[in-house]
Amino acid sequence: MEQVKLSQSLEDYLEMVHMLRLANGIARVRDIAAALKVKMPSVAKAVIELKKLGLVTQEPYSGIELTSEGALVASQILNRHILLKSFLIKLGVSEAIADKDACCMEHILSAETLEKIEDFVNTPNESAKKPNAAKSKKK
Amino acid sequence: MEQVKLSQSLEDYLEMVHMLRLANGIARVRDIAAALKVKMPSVAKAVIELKKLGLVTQEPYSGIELTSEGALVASQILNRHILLKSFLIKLGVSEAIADKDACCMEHILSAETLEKIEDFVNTPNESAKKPNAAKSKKK
DNA sequence: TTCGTAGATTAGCCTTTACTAATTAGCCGA
DNA sequence: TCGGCTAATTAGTAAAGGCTAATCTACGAA
Repeated sequence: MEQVKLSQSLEDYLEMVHMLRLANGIARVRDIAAALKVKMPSVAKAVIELKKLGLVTQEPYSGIELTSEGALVASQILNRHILLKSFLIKLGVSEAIADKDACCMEHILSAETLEKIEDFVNTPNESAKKPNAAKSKKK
Repeated sequence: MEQVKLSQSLEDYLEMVHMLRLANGIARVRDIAAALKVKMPSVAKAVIELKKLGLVTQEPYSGIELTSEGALVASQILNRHILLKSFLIKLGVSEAIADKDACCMEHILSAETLEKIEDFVNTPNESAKKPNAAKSKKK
């Protein structure tokens, strides 16, 4: 399991391929560009890189597919995104901002921080504190 | 009040100038490079940019000084860093990782998210919840 | 005073990642 | 079938930010 080390930018592209396939069944260059607010040639170039890394495949002039490894990596990123968004919303951040900030945070946080955030999100709202006295029972 | 828009990298350099001056009284290229784990020419290039932006001054071959605006911006960044580090520590993250992750987060989070994080940090540990019933303090 | 060295700087290169402009491929309607 | 449009690609440019190598400056020791 050689974890591929992706740049933030490539992580964004890969994640978007995954999201568009979930939403529309197909990930096209046009839609990736629109969603990420870049131009199509930027997407094309990123797709070439992701192909080199074995994370996506593509028939010329058609939609982008994920390899099994690509699907794995993409869903890890997407899960981080979802976790972070819930986290920010739990802190009181508005949905739109939570989505935007989750999108930046998902690329940079260490595993340890992500774990702690997960603990926080999974803690019932009432007793969200006391990391030491915590897990006895939900009252 | 024209907020200068700095890249993450330049924010890091400016913040480090400030930190080294607080710690040692002087910010030298050598020490900035060591602290940020880059080589000296990278620092020199960044300092040129910060000079162009009117945030630092420097006598040739000597330490880097902050202009008043540079000091203002630098302390804003440092404050964000301190806030985020406390926040992560409150979540249970270890100090070293909190410091490292705060360093990334400080450049990307929106004002709204920073506000909510500040609220969270300032909330006593026992009743850290209920964002609606919580406080009526106007900032 | 002179020299050696550490720190600072300059020059030039490389990678990443975006862009515009121009070209190519696929497809639909007349 | 033939245009013509849209999507995709290719080619070439630019900026950011890092690096190495080479050079310059300042300063302390001999």
